[in-house]
This record gives sequence, structure tokens and C-alpha cells, in this order.
Amino acid sequence: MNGQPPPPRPGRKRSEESRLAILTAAFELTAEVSYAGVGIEAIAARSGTGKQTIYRWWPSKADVLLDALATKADLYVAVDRDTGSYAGDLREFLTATFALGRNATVVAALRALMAQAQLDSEFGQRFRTGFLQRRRDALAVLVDRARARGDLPSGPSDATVADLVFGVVWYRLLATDRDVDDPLVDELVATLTQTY
Amino acid sequence: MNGQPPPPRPGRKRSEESRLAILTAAFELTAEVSYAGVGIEAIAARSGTGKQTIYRWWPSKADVLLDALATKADLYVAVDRDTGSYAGDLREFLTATFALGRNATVVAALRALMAQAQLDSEFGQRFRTGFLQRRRDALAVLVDRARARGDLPSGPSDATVADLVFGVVWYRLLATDRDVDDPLVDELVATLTQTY
Amino acid sequence: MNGQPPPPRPGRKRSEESRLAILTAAFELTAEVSYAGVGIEAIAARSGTGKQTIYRWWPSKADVLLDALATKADLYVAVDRDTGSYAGDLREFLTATFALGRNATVVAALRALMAQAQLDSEFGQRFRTGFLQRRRDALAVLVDRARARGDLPSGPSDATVADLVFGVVWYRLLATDRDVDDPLVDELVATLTQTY
Amino acid sequence: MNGQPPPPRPGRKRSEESRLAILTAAFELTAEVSYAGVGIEAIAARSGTGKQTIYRWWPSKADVLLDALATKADLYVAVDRDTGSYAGDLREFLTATFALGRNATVVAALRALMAQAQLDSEFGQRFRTGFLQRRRDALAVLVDRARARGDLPSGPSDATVADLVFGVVWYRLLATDRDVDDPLVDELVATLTQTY
DNA sequence: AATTAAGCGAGACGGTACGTCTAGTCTTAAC
DNA sequence: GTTAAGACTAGACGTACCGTCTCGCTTAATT
Repeated sequence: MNGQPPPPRPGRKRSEESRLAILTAAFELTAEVSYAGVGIEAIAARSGTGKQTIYRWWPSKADVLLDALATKADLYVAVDRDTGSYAGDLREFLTATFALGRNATVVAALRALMAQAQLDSEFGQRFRTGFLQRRRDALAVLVDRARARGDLPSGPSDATVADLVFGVVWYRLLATDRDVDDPLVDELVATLTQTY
Repeated sequence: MNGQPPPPRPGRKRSEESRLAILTAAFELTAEVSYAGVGIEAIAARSGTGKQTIYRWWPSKADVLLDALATKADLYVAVDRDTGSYAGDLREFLTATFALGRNATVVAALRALMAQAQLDSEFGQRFRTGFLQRRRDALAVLVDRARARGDLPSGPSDATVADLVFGVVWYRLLATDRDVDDPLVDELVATLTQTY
Repeated sequence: MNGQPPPPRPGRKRSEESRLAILTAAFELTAEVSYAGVGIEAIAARSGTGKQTIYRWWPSKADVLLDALATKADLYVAVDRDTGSYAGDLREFLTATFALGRNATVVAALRALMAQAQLDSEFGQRFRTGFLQRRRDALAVLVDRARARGDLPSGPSDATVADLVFGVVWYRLLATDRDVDDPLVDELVATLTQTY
Repeated sequence: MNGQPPPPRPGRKRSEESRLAILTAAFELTAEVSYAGVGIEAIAARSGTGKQTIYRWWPSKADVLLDALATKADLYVAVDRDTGSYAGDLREFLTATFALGRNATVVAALRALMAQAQLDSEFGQRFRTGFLQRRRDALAVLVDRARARGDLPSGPSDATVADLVFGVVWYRLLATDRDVDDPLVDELVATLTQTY
């Protein structure tokens, strides 16, 4: 793809140390103090950096947190193991996804990001394409494999399957105080592997 | 219930005119300018009232908007008509619910409220009990009737049915730019009326 | 002139307490820390007020200090006592003026204001008309009285007399570390009461 | 004085080209944008140099401008021509001095430097010894010559003469919008050549 | 020629004050 | 006691510079 490395620019290089300190501070403070209670100033203070360094590299507090989430948590769990059946693959995907949904710090960040995506439409765009769509893509791999295998039940369309799966997960996080738990995996797998 | 009216207290009565002006201003400004771009001061200015009057009667901007939504939109559509079957009742419930989900102003308000519920946990509590739970209760009526009728398929638990239904609706509103449309009604009814 | 008082406006009145606290803080901090080392934030903090209150009533830090000087120090010493002679009047004017020029806090403020008048031309305008010109006007009273009395020597023009008097005072403050002292009074009176 | 040249050190030599570019940029920007509106970054940008190069050779922006003034303007006009009389020498000195006082760019720089001398006491020290005192020394040459010649009137002390002369000049620059003009030369010469 | 020691333009860094904005409270006079 | 108006304290915002640092390069004297 990118044969030649980026042309060497003059001037001091970006500090990887500061970058990580900022992401760590953002992640920890969100969990400790709540997203709304944390400002760019607090992130700069906690990380021992200047505000300008944050503004130079991220367009908003939410983008910092999204970057932190991607950097700190193993979000994009590769779930490409082929268990041999749609039901098996789906169960594995849901189990891995739900595990994240029980990590309190990750959940706090996800709720804040989804909230911010509603309030700041530019961030919303970035959040959808950079995060939400990637999760759908991961699920789509399973579904496509099942279809190729002839294993896919004649149920809802692919898009609706994704809407159902992620809808339940997000609704649980955002609108209830119930975790995404193991019984829910069973119910979802059962519901989605039915044929009309 | 309350036989005697509230005892006459001294002083000026609460102005119903101001109350409505505030709710109208909040509702319109949210749609025109975005929730995040509107402050209490703007609502007071637009409604021709003082900030203190708003702070006296509502605990936060989100509560004003929630009140406005309840007052301005016919949110709590009574869907108690018995169509004779679970599938029919469900279809009617979903159709009525989705209709609201296609009203741009209502959707803007709902997205803002769900966002705020994540950022302000006290409002979140009020939003869940005062709004989200009422919707679940409305759905529960159908389900209970179907069960009494012996019409309920042996599918997911009642709570999971609600999670699926509202999960899909909210996910569509919050995470995608696709409306809640009629094909989705069919897919949901089909999925939820299956037997394992 | 102003027959009717200002029409009663609605809303809270300006706080005289805050006004004085701000002027006191500005005056003291300038002497303690130096004008350049004091910011609006420090004045707000020391005075226990908000920054907005300062910005609401004064256009700049220098204007606050100018107001403080006028309020705290008896700057506009009325020197209208008629000693009977130009030399006597002049000596009295200079003596009173020089006394202020030996008050360290006042001198610190005056030096800062004259400096700021060079750096901020809008403030410079206000400083000239609101302060410097008033001092010239006070001197002009003496000169006019001497002329009416037939006591004025045929020396430099009125404007040049003022330039000489205030020039020496300001030059001593700004460009040297020598006070304005009593021998200088004698030399100035002698020089300015000569006839060509 | 310094018999031996500095010992040859290794490394790159100071760039005279950069030095001049910086002084020119400082001088021009002060006149174009005002002293307060110009920062070290702007001088570096305009001169095509790096900030570090400026900080390496000058302690402050004011020192750059002072250096620029000395380099760009013929400030230290040698006025050692003996006209044969105190009055004549004084007139020549004043005429040469006033000429500079009518150069708008020079005046802008002088006002800024005197202002900065009030706000930054370390620079103030350098400005007094490196600039103001030199001007006084130049005037002292005339006065000493007149005294030797027996031509000096028994007026104010030498120091006060200098205070009067430079006081008037600086006061006109700093506190009024009147130029130092030719009539003022006459009045000053007349005033200072009087005998008590 | 290789090495070492400065100076250079560029630009990121930690830090700080700016002037603006909004929140939520308090005060006033009218009703 | 509520109202509209508006000043109040408080504090975060995003910007602009400060003065320092790091980077890769150039230039000179020393090996």
C-alpha cells in the first residue's frame, strides 16, 4: 500500500509519551469522575501536559476518549474463528461482545460516547464510521459465512439482524441497569436462528 | 383521590402562560438550534421569562424538554385496542410507536434526552422511570393479554421481548441514520411471534 | 443639569461592594506584585469577585487601575488657594504635586498607566483626557490668574510652561531613579518666573 | 580595550544575515502593527528565522527593538560641533534631537521602549544606562564646554537642565499628540540661557 | 576525511492568562 | 410569593503566546 514512509518533516516529533499520558488520564478520569465532570483542563492537568497539546491532536474531548478506548481496551476483538455453524459463531460473537459490556470502565466510556454522538453531530459521524460500523462489519463476517455455508435461516435481513443484536446491547447499557448477561445470549441465539 | 383542593396559599399564583411559553421555547429551540446549542438563558429569552422562573420549576434543561415532549406531543398513545391476536396487537403497537419515530422534532428531543440521561445520572433516573418504563408497561399490556389468551409463543422472556423491541427502535435513532420503517414492523412481528 | 434621576431600571443593582473590592485589589496588587505581574484573574481572585464583573464595568486592567487611583488617592488636589503671587501659587502647586510623586504606591500606578497608554492607544486616549489634561487644567488656573493679575512673566507660552512642569515630573518618574524633591521646586519656580 | 579577539571556537558562526533580518522585522512590525501586537513568534515568522535564534541573542522583545533602533536609525548623532556659544550649541543639539522626534517609526519605537522600561525593571535598567544616559552624556558635553568657556548662565543645575530638556521631549512624545517643533526650540533655548 | 561543537529553521512541548460564555444564585421593583 | 430583568460568583472553554526542548541539517574548527 504505502510504499514510502511519510516524508521527514522538520521540527520536533510528536511525543508518544504525552499521547499515552493523555489517553490514560482521559480514560481513568471518565471512570472516576464521570464524563460530564471531566474537562480538557482536568485531562491536561492529570496527564501533566498542556491543553494545547490536546487541542492540537484531537478535535474534542469525546475524540480523546474514543481514541483512549481503542488504545486501552482490546475493543476490536477478532472473532473470526469458524465454529462450523451460524449458531456457534453467533454465540461466540455475543459472548465476546457481552464480556466488554460487563467491564464498568468500558461501559462508562461507551455510554458517554454514544451520548456525545447525539449532542455533537460531527463527532457522531466519526463515532458511527469509526466505531459502530466496525462492529456491524464484524458481525457481517459471521452472517456472510453462514450464508455461504447455506446455514443462514430465512429470518430478518442482515441489517435487521445487526439492528437487533446491537440494539439489545446498547439498550441494555443506555436505558436499563441490567447487564448484558449469559441468558440473553441464549435468547438471542435462539431468536435469530429461527426460520420464519 | 384528593378530595380537597390545595389550600389557598398567599402570594402570586404560578403563571400557566409562562409555563407554556417555556415548554414551547424549549421544544422549538431544540429542533432549531440543537439541544447542546441551547441554554437556559436562550429558553428564558425566547419565552420572555426570567431564568429564575425556569430554575424554580424544573431541575434541569433536560427536565424542561421532557416536560415539553409530554405536553406538546401525544406520546402516550393509548394502544389498548384488542385486535384479537398477539401479532395484531404487536403490529399496531409498533406502527404507532414508529410513527413517532419519524417525527423529526420528537426524534431530536428523544435523542437529546437519552444522551442527557447518560451524562446526568439523576436525570437518567427520572427519564427511566418517567418515560422509558412507561413504554415498557404499555408493551407489557399486550403481552399479558396474549398470555391470558394463550396466544403467546414460547419465545424470549417478556423482558427480553421489550429489550428487543425498544432496542431496535432506539438503536435506529441513536446509532444509524435509517428511520424506523414499515418493513421493520414486519420483520419484528415475524421474529417475535415465532416459537422456538 | 440632570434634573431627573436615571429612570429606575429593573434588575439587580450594581454592587458597590464589589466595585470597591476590585479597585482595592487592583491598587494593592499593582504595588505588591508589579503591574505586569497582575492579571484580571488575580484581581478577581483577590477581590472575591468574578472576572465577568470586572469585564462588565471596565474595558481593561489599566482602566481599573486608573479608576482605583482616582478613587483611592486624593489625586485632584484642589490648589485654588490664591497666595497672591504667581511664584507663590506655582510653588504651592508643585509642592502638592511632588508630594504625590513621592508616594511609592501612587508612583507605581502612574508609571504603569503611562506605560499602558503607549501600548494601548484607546486607553491612551482615555488617560490623556481623563487624567493628564485635568492636571494641565489645574495648572492653567494659576497661570490665568497670574495673567489677570499682571503677574505673569513674558516667558514661554502657557502650553510650554505646562510641558516643562509636567515633563520634568514625568521624566523623573519614568526615566530616572531620582525623586521629585524640594530643590527641584526652587529651580522650577526660579526658571519659570524669569522674564526673557 | 579588548586587545585579543575572542578565541576561535568550533561550530557554526552566528548568522549576520539572520541578525539583520530579525532587527528589520522587529522595527517594521512595531511600526506596522504596534509594539503590543507583535510577539516573538511574529518576528521570527516575518524574518524567516526560528524563535530560538532570537532567544539565544536577546533577552527580550524590547531588547531586540532597542538593538534595532540603534542599528537602523542614526540615533547617536554626534553633536560635538562647537558653535562658539552655549545658546548656539544648545540650539543645534535640540534641532538634531527634535528631528528624530518627528520620525514616526523612531517615535513608535521610543514610546514602546519607554513603556516597556516601566513594566520590566530589568529592561528598564538596560534602557536607562544604554540609551537614556547616553543622551544625557551628549548634552553634558555642551554644558561642560559652556562652563569652561564661562558662557554658562547661573541657572538650574546641570542635572535639572537635562531633566528639563529631556522631560519636555519625552512628555511631548508620551503624553500629548503634539510634535516637538521648532518654536519649542526657541522657547527652550531662551528659558535655559536666562540668568536668575 | 572524520569528528566534534556550535548555530540554524521548524515546530511540538508544558504552562499561563486571556476574554468569552454559561451555569445557577441573588437582588430589585412591579404586580 | 411570583414575575421579568439583570448583576452576581464561579469556573470551563478554546486561543494565543511565552520560553524551552528536540529534531535534522549546515557550517566551521580540530583531529
